[in-house]
Order: sequence, then structure tokens, then C-alpha cells
Amino acid sequence: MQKKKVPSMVKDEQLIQIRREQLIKGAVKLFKEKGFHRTTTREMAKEAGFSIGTLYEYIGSKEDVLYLVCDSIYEEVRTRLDAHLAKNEAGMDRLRQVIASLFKVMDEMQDEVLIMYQEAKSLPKESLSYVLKKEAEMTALVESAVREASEQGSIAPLDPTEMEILANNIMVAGQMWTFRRWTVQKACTLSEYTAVQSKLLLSSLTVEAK
Amino acid sequence: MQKKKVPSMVKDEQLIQIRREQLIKGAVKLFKEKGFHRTTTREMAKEAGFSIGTLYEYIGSKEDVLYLVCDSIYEEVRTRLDAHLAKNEAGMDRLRQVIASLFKVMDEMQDEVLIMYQEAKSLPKESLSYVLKKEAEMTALVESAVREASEQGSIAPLDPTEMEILANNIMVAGQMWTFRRWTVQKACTLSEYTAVQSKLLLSSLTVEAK
DNA sequence: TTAAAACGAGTGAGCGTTCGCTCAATAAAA
DNA sequence: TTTTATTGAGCGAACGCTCACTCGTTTTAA
Repeated sequence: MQKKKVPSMVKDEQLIQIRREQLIKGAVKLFKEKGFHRTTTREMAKEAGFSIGTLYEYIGSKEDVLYLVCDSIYEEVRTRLDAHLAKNEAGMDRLRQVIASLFKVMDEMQDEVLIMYQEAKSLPKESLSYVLKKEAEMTALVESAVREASEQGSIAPLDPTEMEILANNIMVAGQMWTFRRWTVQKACTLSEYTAVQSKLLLSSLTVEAK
Repeated sequence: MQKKKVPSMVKDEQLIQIRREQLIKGAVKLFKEKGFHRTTTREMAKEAGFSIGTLYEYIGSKEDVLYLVCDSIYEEVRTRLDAHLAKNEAGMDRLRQVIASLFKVMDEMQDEVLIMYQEAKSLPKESLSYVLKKEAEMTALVESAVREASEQGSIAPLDPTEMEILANNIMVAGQMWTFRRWTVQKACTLSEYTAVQSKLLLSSLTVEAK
């Protein structure tokens, strides 16, 4: 990533952190407004409060900014999620807790999550797989909760593939609502959305594509 | 959209159709491979089998191609869906039929649907709202089936907002999977995916974010 | 003969990136 | 204390390249 090009030998680590945070904050705002591709490096620099020259003291390429943004969003999601899951419940209670927390966090961070899923594909291969690995970790967390609930008989018994799919299903429910929200261009919280699911036996509606 | 710039007065309508189809076909292939932004107009022209100059005889801007592609994908989805829905069922059967057909069509057209939902945001405002209008029409179709089933007591009674959300929910289920498939970078059909949903009472899992 | 259709080198704007410079702060020397 | 040297953060004009789009010419076909 941002290999120092030799413009200076030693940099104040603390300052690098500060600049990066300014940069990420501004970039998130711009990406929300116009997406990664339509945002120029000059705009990013300006929004962060310094010049284009300075920007390149802290990053190696435009794509580095996208990576920083995606990474920081994931870290934030993860941090908040862990905070919610501090008290350790078990079985069905844990599964409920995991889902509720996930949805809550995604609801709080709708815009950021949307950026991630709309822009991640522009990341260079290596950074992308790094970000997706973090995503996989979160899915694994959900999957473990599903497995526990299934083993305890709180939900139907599932084979490993089914567990994986269900975990993906839960992960995606949050992501997609933010996406759908963009498509229909309408404000609505994830909780409102999931409330309807709760009311219905979705299984009775979901039929197999023949 | 593609206002003719006056390069020529009268054009053979049939030829325009042929060229557009060549263009769309090639563009879909390229967008699948590298996305809209990374595809150049020269590449599009080449893939379609003519030169860059000729390309601009048939379109006004690069974004026009994206619009043509999105529009044609929607038309195709719509056509296939209508074909499935030819025999008119009613009530719960109709709802089942609508969902099954929708999933089937989306399964058949995963790549194209993915293009739409990943690239539509790059459309100029006017074209975007035009495409979204078509999307809304399809959602309305689903919603009417939901309403019928609800009124007949085949599913729980729902207020209008709930019906709308449920319809969106069904629409997104298909989109979701094509998208998730990209994220986890794994092949899986929508039918496999929905089969798991069918097996579970999702309502018992989905709790409200408090 | 003429007009539509195809062509592709050319154009210029935009943008990511670079690099030589400024300047304040700090350190070293006088 | 004052002067001089060093450092490194910040800067932004300029560079080079890409790419959407144009236009004068050539080909085709009626």
C-alpha cells in the first residue's frame, strides 16, 4: 500500500494517523455524494483540508483512499458489533442477539455500508480480498451462532451448507436493505423492514424456483 | 437521449436497430468483464464490430450505452416474466407463481441483473429515474399479488406500508443473491438459496432491532 | 452521381501523479 | 544570545497520459 516514496525519511506516526482520519472523513462524505469514480483526488485533498501535494505524502494512489475508507468502515462495524455482544448469551438467545445487533449497527451506518458495497469492486485485487476476508470473519461469527442454535434444536436442524447459506442470508439482509433503500430512494429503517418479516411466515411464501 | 447531432438527416431505422443490438450485446459482455467505468468507447465499438466513429453515429455519449444496456436488460426481464405469468392464477397461487417466476428469471439473468445494480448509479439523473420507474412497475406487479393474497386471507393481513415493504422484500431477494454471489465469490443458484429459506420459519429468527 | 454509412487519426479536456520549492520549527554553531 | 544549518510538512504548477468525442475523408450501394 502506501509505500513512502522517499520524499522524507521519518514521519510522525501520530500525524499520519490524524491526516488519515481527516482524509477518511472527507472521503466518506464525498463518496456518499458522488461515488468513488466521480470524486477527484483534488476534491479529496480539499475536503480533508490540505493540498493535493500533501495528499500524496500520505497515500500512494487514489485507490489507497478507497481501501482506507472500506477498511475503516469495517473496523467501525466490527467495533460496534463487539460492543453489543459483550454480554455472552447462548443458544437461541445468542442468535437473536447477534441478528439484532447486526441489524442495529447496519441501520446506524447505512450510508457507510452502502459505500462499501457499491465501491468495493473498484478496489485493486489485493485490497479487495483483504476487505472480503474481514467480511468473511463477520459471516463466520453469524454462522457460529446459527450452528449453536441449530444444534440446540432452537431452529430446524441444518446441514453445513444450509448453515452457510442462512448465515449469508442474515448478513445480506442488512446490506441489501441499505441498497434497496437507494434503489427506491426512500427513507426507511432496517427495523421497520425486518418488522414485516417477523410478522409473516416467510417460509410459506418462499417457494422453490422450479 | 441520443439526440442525433445532425450528422445525417434520414437514417434507416432498421439499421439503427441492428447496430444498437450489436452494441448492447458487446457492451453487456464487456461490462460483465470489467464494469462500465473501465470499459472504453473504443472497446465497445470494437466488440460491436465497428469503429469508434460509427459508434457515435448511433449514440450521443458513453452514458447512452449504459442506458441502452440497463433498459434492454429490464425489457428482457419483463418479457420473460410476462411469459411465465401468461396463465392467470389467483390468490395465493398467483403470489407463489409471481415469486417463483421472478426468482427463475433472475437466476437465468444473474450477470445482467448484477450489471444493472452495480452500474445504474452511473447513469445521468434523467435516465436513472427512467430505469427506476420500470423497476417500480415490477415491484407494483409483485405488490398487487401480495395484496390479493392478503385480502383473501392466504397470508397475514397487512396494512399498505407492510405490503409495500414485503413487495420490496421479495424484489430484493433475487437481486440480493446475485450480489451476494459476487461478494463471497462463489457459484450458487438462487433456488439453492431460497430452498433454505423455505425450510425455516424465518419469522422466528428475525427479531426487531431494539 | 450522390448520399448514406463507415472510418480512424486527431483533439482537447480532465485527472492522477510528481517534483522542486517555501517556510516555520528545531538544532547546532558561533 | 544570536546566527546558521537542517529538517520535514505543506504546497501547487506542471507533466504525461488516457479517453470521450469530432470531423474530413473514403467506401458502399442505389
